[in-house]
Amino acid sequence: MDLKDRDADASRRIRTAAVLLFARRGYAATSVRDLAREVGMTNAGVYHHVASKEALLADLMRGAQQGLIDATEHMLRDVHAPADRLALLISSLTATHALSPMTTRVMDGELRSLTPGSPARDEIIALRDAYEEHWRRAIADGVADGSFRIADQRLTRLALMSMCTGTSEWYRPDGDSTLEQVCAEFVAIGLAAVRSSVRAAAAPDPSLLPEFPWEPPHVRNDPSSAEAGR
Amino acid sequence: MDLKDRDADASRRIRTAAVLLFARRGYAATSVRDLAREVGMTNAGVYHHVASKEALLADLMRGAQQGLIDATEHMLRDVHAPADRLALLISSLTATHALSPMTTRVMDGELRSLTPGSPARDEIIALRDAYEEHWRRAIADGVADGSFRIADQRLTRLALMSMCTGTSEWYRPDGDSTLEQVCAEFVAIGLAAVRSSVRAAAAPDPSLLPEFPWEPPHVRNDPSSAEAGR
DNA sequence: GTCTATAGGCAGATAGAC
DNA sequence: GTCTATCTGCCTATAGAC
Repeated sequence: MDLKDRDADASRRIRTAAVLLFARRGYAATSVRDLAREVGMTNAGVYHHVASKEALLADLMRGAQQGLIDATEHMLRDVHAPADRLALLISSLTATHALSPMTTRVMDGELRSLTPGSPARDEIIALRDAYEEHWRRAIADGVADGSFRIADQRLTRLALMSMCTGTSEWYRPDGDSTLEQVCAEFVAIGLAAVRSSVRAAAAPDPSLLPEFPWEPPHVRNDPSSAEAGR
Repeated sequence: MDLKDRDADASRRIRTAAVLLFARRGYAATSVRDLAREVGMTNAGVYHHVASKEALLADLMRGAQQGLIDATEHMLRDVHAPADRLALLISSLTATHALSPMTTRVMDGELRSLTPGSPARDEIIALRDAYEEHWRRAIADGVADGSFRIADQRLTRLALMSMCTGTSEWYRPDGDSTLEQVCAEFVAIGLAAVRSSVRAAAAPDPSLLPEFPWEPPHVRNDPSSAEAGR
């Protein structure tokens, strides 16, 4: 291994430690010194490989989003029927979250840690939106050609995407379910969701729900939440 | 307003500010000074009302979990058919996340910020498990009496719970969908999920999924994740 | 009940030796 | 490429005045 390879290896080991610690403790609760200890360096040594802690986070998130987009577009290339495309979106998002839980937890949950208005943050939001557009189109196409019957396309998309991304919180490769079982089950739920006609079902009486005396009022155009209104 | 009321009011305003900031920035990224500024005090003033920053978080999380349990058990009292009980669990969890998004985000996402092994953390985990047991039983009962046809009860439960909890990330009271529409749609998806027989659906070829060079290997019995294996 | 002041520690980041 | 040493600043929490 020559010098360049050793450098690349150190950089990769730093990123591995970073994604693990960021996913477990959160970005804000992880110090550069924690990171350095994990890879056997001092904190100054880490700064030879990364410009800043925030740039490291942005790199990881950009790479994760871009990797997901690339893999998705590659898999969708020769699949045309909306139901097949939706099934593929469900199984690939689920499997990515099952197989790369640390990376996807950081990707899904640390957007708030990037400085508002920074170019890196805006770029990552654009990538996320580009990915979601694949879901939007698959569902809209299925409705347009009559293969899906859906009351609200946006709600259906948000429900199914949450189902898939939640996988990173509980899936274990040595657990009770194989990846194949999870994907099959989630695809079945997704396809059932887009074929089902709306059933009568009332929302619960709000007065029966818990009320928390500290819950703040809703704020319009919440600037802290990039998830708003997608 | 007498002195006791003023004290109670200050305590409530601190909790409101705390849940807002903890939900937006995360617990670790929120300082006691941020909190104090939000309620018009100095940081020392806050410590008259809370024992510590972590005790404040534990109080909020315990109250959120307990409120959810209480409301759920109250609503379930006179509902017996498994499909009706599942529909109620779906719509109440969804509505709680829609109406109390800040509290539920903290409840769902800040368990990792409580000191491992602390009594407060163990207590909150026990509350969460007690809540999940209602889902487990509703699904098991439906399978037992033949009203549900499900390939894997655990997967179905995890999928539907993720769908419901995800609501806190995107729902806005002045947005495109009313609370009633969201609950109706999600109940429809949930009931479709438990009545559908398994369809053939293959998981994607893992070699086609993105691979992240920094993604750490899976660790058995990950002690940092209380979500494991539930 | 809220303040000022401060203790004691850890944060992100940099300088310069080797 | 990694180190030691350090700068500067913010952190949680407490002491004690009013």
